[in-house]
Amino acid sequence: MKNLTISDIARKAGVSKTTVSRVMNSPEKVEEGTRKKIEQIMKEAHYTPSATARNLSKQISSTIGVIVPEIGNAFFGELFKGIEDVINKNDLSLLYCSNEDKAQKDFEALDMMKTQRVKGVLYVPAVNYPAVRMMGKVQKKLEALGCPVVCIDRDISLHMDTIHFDDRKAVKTAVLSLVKAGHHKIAFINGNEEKNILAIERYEGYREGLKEAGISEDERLVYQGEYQQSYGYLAMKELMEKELDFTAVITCNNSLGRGYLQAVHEAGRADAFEHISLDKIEMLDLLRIPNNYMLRDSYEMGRQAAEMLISRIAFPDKKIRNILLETSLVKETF
Amino acid sequence: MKNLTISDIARKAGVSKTTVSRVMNSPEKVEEGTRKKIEQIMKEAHYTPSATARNLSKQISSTIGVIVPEIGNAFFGELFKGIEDVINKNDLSLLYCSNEDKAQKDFEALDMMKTQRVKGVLYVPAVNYPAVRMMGKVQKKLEALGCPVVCIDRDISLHMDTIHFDDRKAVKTAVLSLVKAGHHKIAFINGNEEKNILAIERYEGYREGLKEAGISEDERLVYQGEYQQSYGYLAMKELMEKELDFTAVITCNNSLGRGYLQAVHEAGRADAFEHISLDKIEMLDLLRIPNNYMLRDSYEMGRQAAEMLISRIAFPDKKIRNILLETSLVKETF
DNA sequence: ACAATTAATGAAACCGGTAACATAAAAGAG
DNA sequence: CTCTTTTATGTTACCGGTTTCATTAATTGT
Repeated sequence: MKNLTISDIARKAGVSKTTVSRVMNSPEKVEEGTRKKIEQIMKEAHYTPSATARNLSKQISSTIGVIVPEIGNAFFGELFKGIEDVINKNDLSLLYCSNEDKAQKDFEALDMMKTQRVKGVLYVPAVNYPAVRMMGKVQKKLEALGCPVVCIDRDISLHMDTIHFDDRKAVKTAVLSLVKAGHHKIAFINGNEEKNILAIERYEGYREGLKEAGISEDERLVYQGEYQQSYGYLAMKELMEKELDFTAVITCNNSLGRGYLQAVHEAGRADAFEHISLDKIEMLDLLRIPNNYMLRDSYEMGRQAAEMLISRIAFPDKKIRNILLETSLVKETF
Repeated sequence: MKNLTISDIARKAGVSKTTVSRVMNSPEKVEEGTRKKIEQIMKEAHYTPSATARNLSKQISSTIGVIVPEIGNAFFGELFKGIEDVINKNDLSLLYCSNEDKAQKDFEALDMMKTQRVKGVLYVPAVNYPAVRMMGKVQKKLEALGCPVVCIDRDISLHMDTIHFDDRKAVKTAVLSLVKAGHHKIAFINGNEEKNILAIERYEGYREGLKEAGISEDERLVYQGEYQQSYGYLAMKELMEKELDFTAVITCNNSLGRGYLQAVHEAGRADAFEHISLDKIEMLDLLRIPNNYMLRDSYEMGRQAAEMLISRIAFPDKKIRNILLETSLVKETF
């Protein structure tokens, strides 16, 4: 069925389209009889005004853009849910785009958001920018975007609204907790610090923790590569093969944590090491597998990010905010 | 930075906006010198045409709407990924809306899609329609939508493009596989058949399987409630408490499967039953926990659904298609 | 060399809404 | 009973693009 226009409704009702428009936007300015009649006709015809036309006319937009690495990862799934809840509450629509953690895709996503003239963007940058080198391009794209942007989870060192976790502190907490439990040889599986500012923060946290505990770093226990399950698996496998006498492992996100689990279960050494992961790993609690993790509540992060964006849209000149969320150590034993 | 318009570019270039428009849409109709100059200016100014204006003018849209119950569930996460890949390949945008498996949300989502004048909708209906009663309303909304819709995973008995798995056969296969392995008392945890056509199909599959195996149904072994982990947990717990002498369990989706696992692990009876789940349950393979499931490849379903939609948009009068995807039994032992 | 084509560009209308301004009728003031 | 104000509605221009049609200049044919 073809979509009716405001003119169609106006014709049916024998009024001008201005009157119809008023019924939708300021009904109190329309005489009750006329209004009821028009409303009736709109309902019967299943009329819905075109957001496209309205947006063009009002020079506004009713959609918020979201750029995330991938929705499959539970961490981002929860983040997205937090965003969605706020967006829905504010009668906005969600334009979704993933960047697959690739700079190229990231650029395309930003272009798309610009083309679509979204009201604002919630942006989790691709992690694997060859650091500083590409920042200029990102910065230009963000400026050209012409709408507020909130940067989520990953710091790209630009002066803008941001929200992320205190990962340095999280890793430090993890280290100290392990030390307190008697571990002195703690392996560390992380993302690649050359590509990724978050990885640098986390590594800093690891070193700070060791330092505070008076333990000297053993380079052989530090693995930094891709933030992927496959890398976590390989790293842990290699660590075990080398028979270094470590007794605990920290993995820096849930993917690496899964890789760790894959490796130790394959080797039949599931109970050989103490393990703390950043992010909860799904299913373990159900299976009553003991696990410790630094809880990073990404639903909450999504919620706060979306609210920050909406507030920024309402008050464009408000002072820039940088929210740092705390993490907490969760120990699950059964 | 404010967004420039086509008129701004035209002014800078000293041409009419028609010419600028032509540079974007049919560059061969513009003299090379002029074209290069305009392109240069567009680039320098970071000009991107407004999709809003273009869509209104061309009476088309470049976005596809997606309505799914929730993105958090891995099954839909994969489905969504399949959709996304096809959408991106076709230079379309994705408008996302979840219905949380609630009829009310579902209606709102459809309204939103209509307001946004999307090009087409990929639609996973909320399961919990009080069956036939609300179908009329859904049907009307779909008709009023004014764009092609592909119905995914859940049959709402309307004459339209659909794609779903052969769940009846899947459950039957599961039953027969268990019987072959020597099980005669097979518990069955399903969604609520009063609310859900899929649940009916699955129950049918269960009964057909039993019948073919010459086993009479034991009503005490059949649990039908919500498609949620919590229900799976409760059902399995009750089954164990009643000490009915069943030896195998079929759960009808991954949530129910997780609930089953929760219950048996809590009771310390993880190895007491044979279990086949519809859908793969994440993590089990990594942890080398034996598990059998009917693989329903939702990524592939998403991909095919999106392609079907795009094809429908291209050829509106093409014959309606109803794709039935096969499932396969996967046995993972370690 | 002049009519007929073709190529390059512009003017104006349109898409479906909104909004500023105009107008006419009804209501209130004196 | 006239004059001002208010109320209800319509006219018209505009948002930023696209598209049809017109116009002018350049090219071709003979």
